[in-house]
Amino acid sequence: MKYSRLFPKTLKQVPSGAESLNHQLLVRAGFIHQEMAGVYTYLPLGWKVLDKISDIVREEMNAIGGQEIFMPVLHPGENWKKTGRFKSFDVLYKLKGAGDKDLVLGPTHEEIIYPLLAEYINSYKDLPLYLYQIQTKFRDEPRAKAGLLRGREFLMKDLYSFHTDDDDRDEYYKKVREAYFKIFKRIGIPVVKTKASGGTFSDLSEEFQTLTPSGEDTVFVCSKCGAAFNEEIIKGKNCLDCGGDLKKEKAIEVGNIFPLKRAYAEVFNLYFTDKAGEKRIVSAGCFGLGISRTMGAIVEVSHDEKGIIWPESVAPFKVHIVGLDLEDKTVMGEAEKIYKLLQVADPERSRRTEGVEVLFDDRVNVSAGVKFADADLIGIPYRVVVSKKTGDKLEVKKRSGKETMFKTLEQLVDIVCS
RNA sequence: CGGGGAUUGGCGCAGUGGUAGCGCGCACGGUUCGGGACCGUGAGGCCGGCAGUUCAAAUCUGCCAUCCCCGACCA
Repeated sequence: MKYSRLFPKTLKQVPSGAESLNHQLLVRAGFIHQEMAGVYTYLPLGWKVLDKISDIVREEMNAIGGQEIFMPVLHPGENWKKTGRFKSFDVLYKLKGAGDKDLVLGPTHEEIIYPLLAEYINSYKDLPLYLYQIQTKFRDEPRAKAGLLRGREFLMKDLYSFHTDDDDRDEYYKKVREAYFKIFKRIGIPVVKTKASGGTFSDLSEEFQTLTPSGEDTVFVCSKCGAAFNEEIIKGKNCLDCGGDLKKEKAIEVGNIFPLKRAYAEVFNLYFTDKAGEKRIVSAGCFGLGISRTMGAIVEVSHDEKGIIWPESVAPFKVHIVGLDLEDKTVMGEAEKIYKLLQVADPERSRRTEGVEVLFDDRVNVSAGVKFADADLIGIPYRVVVSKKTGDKLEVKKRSGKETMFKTLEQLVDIVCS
């Protein structure tokens, strides 16, 4: 992608109203645009990041047998009345459809997937089954805040698992837990797993929390055994596992996993026939992961005073070519050549590319300082400077590091493709 | 939902009663050219909305809306 064509350009100043760090940096760098409190447009750079996070999540969900589906945003109010959540789910967006019909904008999808499964699950042979989706959720939060960390409309992955019994469900629960650790490791942000109350939804649950002072959750981490707990289940000053001292930390909840109670299966008649021919209730688990919130969390934990530092796995581009002296036709030609050669495949035409994704700052008559500042702000992992000074070796700098390396084009390709 | 702050060109801001100004950005011309360069010229705003006070309102009063922060809430 040529920067001269990229929409939109960076902003020098922080728009008023953007107080949280992720909001400020993402808006200034041109990744998102706020439409109203808690609602954002994802601009080209932001959408690419969201897409990369989604793909990592997808791969790990598929690896544990998940099958991707896509459920509706618009739900029949009827289903929510059946579970009682039409009244009790207090951040529910309700609207009226044709014929004065009650409708709901989905904040979660039990009310869709249970009736769906009830129609198809008959035998123990149909189980277990793992279905997930990556979908926009709507929650009418009394106070949306902190940029992408707490929106009213946000992107979330939700996985629902269905089993013949609780033991099988608990086995799968452990697999999902491991998959979550892999996901956050690949994405490049540290997480701790905390024990949490399950609310009315579940007897217990576990959350994946990114520790950072800007988080809105409070968690307690044991200094002895490393176990972590959410505030609501902590009774005293000591670890529930080993009795060690607890340290209070702020954190962002990026994932949440639950073994579900039977209530929904009962309401929607989700039963199966076992080997003995007996009718039995289905056991289920529910596993959420906030995709857009994770994007905000990455920025909160990975930045410096100049801008964002994207982990390689989710960066919108891998290489940022900063072209200087581009008024000189020779230099421009050289920069173009490097730009094309880096792209083994053509990432501008294919969404899933095998080539190196490159952003080329091809602006003419823009000062070096402006280009460097923009590169710092946008936060792409590798910066390659092409200028009159460029000889056989390219000037390469990692966004996350300080020292400048000098590499041939082949060496650079090796580095960024590894 | 309680408390506080804010709302003025695209963005950031100043403007305490006499029908709007600065910086950035933008356009054009010129000089610059490795860390957000400079000079000149120019375009761009019925000051969040409604109602009121006044000869006169961005400015005073009332109501409303929106955004941000603190808290409550967060299946």
